[in-house]
Amino acid sequence: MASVSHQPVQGMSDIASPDIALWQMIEQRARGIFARYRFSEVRTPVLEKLELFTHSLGDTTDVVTKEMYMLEDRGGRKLALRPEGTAGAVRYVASGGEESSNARIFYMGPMFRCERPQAGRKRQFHQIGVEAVGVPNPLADAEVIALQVHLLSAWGLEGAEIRLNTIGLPEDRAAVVSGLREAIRPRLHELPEEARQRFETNVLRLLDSKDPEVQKVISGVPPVIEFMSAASRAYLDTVIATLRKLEIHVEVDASLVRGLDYYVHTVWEVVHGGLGAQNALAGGGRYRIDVGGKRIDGVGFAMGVERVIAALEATGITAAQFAPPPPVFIVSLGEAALNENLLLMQMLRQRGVACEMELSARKVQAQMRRADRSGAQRVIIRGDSELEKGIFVLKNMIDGTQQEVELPELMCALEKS
RNA sequence: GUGGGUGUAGCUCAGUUGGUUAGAGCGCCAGAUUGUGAUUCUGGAUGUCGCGGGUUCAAAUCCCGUCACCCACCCCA
Repeated sequence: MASVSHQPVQGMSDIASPDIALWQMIEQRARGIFARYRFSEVRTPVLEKLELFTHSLGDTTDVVTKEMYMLEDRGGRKLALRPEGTAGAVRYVASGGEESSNARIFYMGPMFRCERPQAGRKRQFHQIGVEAVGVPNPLADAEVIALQVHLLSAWGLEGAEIRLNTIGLPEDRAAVVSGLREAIRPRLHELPEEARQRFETNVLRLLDSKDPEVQKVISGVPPVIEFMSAASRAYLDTVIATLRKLEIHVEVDASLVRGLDYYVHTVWEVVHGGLGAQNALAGGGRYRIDVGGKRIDGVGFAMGVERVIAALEATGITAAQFAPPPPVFIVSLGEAALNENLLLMQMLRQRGVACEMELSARKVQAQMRRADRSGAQRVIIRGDSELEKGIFVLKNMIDGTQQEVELPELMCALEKS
């Protein structure tokens, strides 16, 4: 049989020890915070009907047109691997009847986008997200942002900054687009060709362009909020005022735009300096999605776990700090002791002690070396003479001392540590 | 999708204008120490030179293709 490549597919990778310790810390602390804010977990399928995403994210967005993994199943049904979590979560909420009108849910899991990989961008990546469903209420937006800040601090992440803006309601859109076009038109000739096309297709996207030529023109344009209705402006003002009351610092950024069509009112992203070109570690906002004949209003965010990890590592936090506690290692001398120690290990494990041993009668030296490498701070040594006397040698690997103990004493020493 | 860089031992990497048997450090295994690790000394094993094809008397080295990784554009978490 021909050998098969051991490489995973492009842009996807195995996540395992020792890195996994950081993932587990992040997920575990997130669950703790979510419980305090009264959000409950939902695990939606990774595979959804294609139209769920084309309808909710927008069928002209880049995520849908260029980045989605699409496939047909054996019955010819058009499906897609989820590129984000909100659509599936909202579909779940829409299926849930009246009590779901105030659903507060969170999710964590893999998402898929078929883009060219680079720093902070994998084809399978992982998000932790929350959705608070309910009619637009600026206090809800502020609460969700507070939750996000709480998460960042629970993880010990320093140096993150929140940028906030509003994109108004769909009713504001026409005024915003024409207002922006009017403001830019006199300097249209200064823009590169590509940007001039975007002027026609999606002016809003010009606002967050990285092109310095474009930025020069954009810097002279009034903030989008100036073109919005009084109500939309008031909504943003209330969000900002509430955050101030909660002592949450945000940077209001008039150039912030989101790439998905479902956003209304408040949008924000969390950026971090330690990340390279993909410097957003989370994105969020209020949305309005029609699914299954229902209109779902909500506010939520998604955090990119890989990016959170990159930011943590940039600030000096490593997986090693969250490595599992050291085990007890059992060294056996001779076949008889090997078999007895198997029983001992089983008993220790049942009493909650993490332990491991060499499962063959290797030389003591080799077993001690392995014990050292396992990180064990205590080693139990038992051979024929110990078996005869009914005792155990308990060695402290840190100071090298050892003592002979009987079973009750041994259990006592190991269980309390 | 576009562009730049990289792929040699488990890991980090060296490898001359193409030249004979492909190297180092770390790690691993063993011995010194027939019942004691992390230190030291001695010895040992590493390998489809990413994969496939081509040029050549001769390819890790040059050419083409391909796969993957890194970085940026684009986009986004």
